[in-house]
Amino acid sequence: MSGLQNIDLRVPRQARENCADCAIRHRAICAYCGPDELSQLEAIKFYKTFAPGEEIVAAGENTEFLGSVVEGVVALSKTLVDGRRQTVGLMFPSDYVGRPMRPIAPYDAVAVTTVRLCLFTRTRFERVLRETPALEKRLLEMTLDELDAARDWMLLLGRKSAREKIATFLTILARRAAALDKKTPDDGLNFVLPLTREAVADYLGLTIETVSRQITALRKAGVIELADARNIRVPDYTALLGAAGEDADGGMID
Amino acid sequence: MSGLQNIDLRVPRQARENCADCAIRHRAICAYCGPDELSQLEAIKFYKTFAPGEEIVAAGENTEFLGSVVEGVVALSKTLVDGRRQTVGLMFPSDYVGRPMRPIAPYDAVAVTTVRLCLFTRTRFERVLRETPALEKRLLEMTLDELDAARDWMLLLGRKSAREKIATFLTILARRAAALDKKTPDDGLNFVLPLTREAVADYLGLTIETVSRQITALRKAGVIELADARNIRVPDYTALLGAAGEDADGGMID
DNA sequence: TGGTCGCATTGACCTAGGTCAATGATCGAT
DNA sequence: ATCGATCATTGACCTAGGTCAATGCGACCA
Repeated sequence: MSGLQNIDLRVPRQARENCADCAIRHRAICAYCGPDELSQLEAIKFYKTFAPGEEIVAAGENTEFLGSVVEGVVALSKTLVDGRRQTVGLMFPSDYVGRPMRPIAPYDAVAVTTVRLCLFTRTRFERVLRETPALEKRLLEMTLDELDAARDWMLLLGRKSAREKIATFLTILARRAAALDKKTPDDGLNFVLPLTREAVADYLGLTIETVSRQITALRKAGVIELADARNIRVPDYTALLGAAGEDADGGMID
Repeated sequence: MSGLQNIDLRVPRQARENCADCAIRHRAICAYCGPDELSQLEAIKFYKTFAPGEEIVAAGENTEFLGSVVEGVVALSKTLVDGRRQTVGLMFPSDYVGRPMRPIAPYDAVAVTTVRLCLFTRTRFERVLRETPALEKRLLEMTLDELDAARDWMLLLGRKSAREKIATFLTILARRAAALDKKTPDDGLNFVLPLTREAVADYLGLTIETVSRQITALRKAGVIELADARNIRVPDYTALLGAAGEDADGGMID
């Protein structure tokens, strides 16, 4: 049973914080909306928070809601009948969750950390969507970006070694961290790995054991340093990129 | 150097066949266009044919053109510096090739068979796109479908065995074949594999040898029959679905 | 202060699929 | 008819990463 099934739509007024102050205002689906369009969305939005591990939607389920990640990380995964699982996307703040125009969810969405979503009911959202080209345009753009990311991941899953997979993933997290706290330059980059080893394994198409071993190997090689299992430091970003099997120049911190 | 670099835009008039008669009219990006919108596209479209193996665009290249596959199969692939290659999408008639809103191609596009494309220059297409919600809507819909397909493929690449990969791929081709020539029921399904073993391997994240061995294995198991290396018969579609590791009911021929 | 529960690490072993190499089969060009 | 090319198949071997199992390490609870 999905976490989105029994939402009370009568949201208390104080929950409706101002879109203008929203942290993801300029990166989410609403990025291109002007003030009037924004207030249309504002009128129908509501928030919901999910605990780590909580299911947001289940594959095959009819999804009545869709919206943006405001805070936290959501994993989208597919599962084979015998339980093999593959995570097909990690959604960070400003990414959207839920499939417009198709009510049946093609994959599970699970809160990896504490997650706060800015949601709309499907019908309301699609009504606004039809009248708001700015929204549709941004949605297309974001979907194209997701598609590119998915295809990058296909290369990783199909052709990279376990070590390269881990290094590539850390590369991405490091880049995100660098982008967020602009202060940190590329000489010493710290970040928190928001996932358990199991979630990492599911994302990379590996087993927990291999993830563990390769992280240890990268640590012993001096490419990363671990304060504990979740707190990672990258002393030399270029070295990490090298281990990721990427062109040394590709994916610079801009 | 891409096959799309030196196109003569002064297309002979006789090349402009009628959109109304086009085989992909109701499935391509133009599907939702009315007659007037269609004639706008008609005015700026042109066709180009590519030989098997010919490069359509190269990754990293500035793509001046985008459009739809009218005939044939196009493979989109990514390559690592050391030459490992992963095909990230196979585009069939009515699929579109080229990334709207982003001029740099993120992957190579190669003609797998003889390919005929219905093309637009990027600038002209984007101008029409801005004024044509029907086009934008269809593009969003098709991109969402591509994203779902890409994520399905991530599950295959990350978690399926070589045998399941092959069987899954054949499943898709069989379904396509069944949809095209409606006459064939599901008792004996024939189709042509349009790819070399190498192209199959690139798509499935395997080596040619493994592809070959697993096809032999499926043949010996009676799941498929081969007239020659490229002509395949599926005597029992359900058995193939089983070998693909899919839920027996999922993906029925509708 | 010990107990248990959920994660993470490590070791010993095994196997699916990769690598390397030989052999066919088909086809177009000479 | 013969020569190359290209593509596919098959065999012998090897290895990256999976499997199984033990151990460690906090964190939270009683």
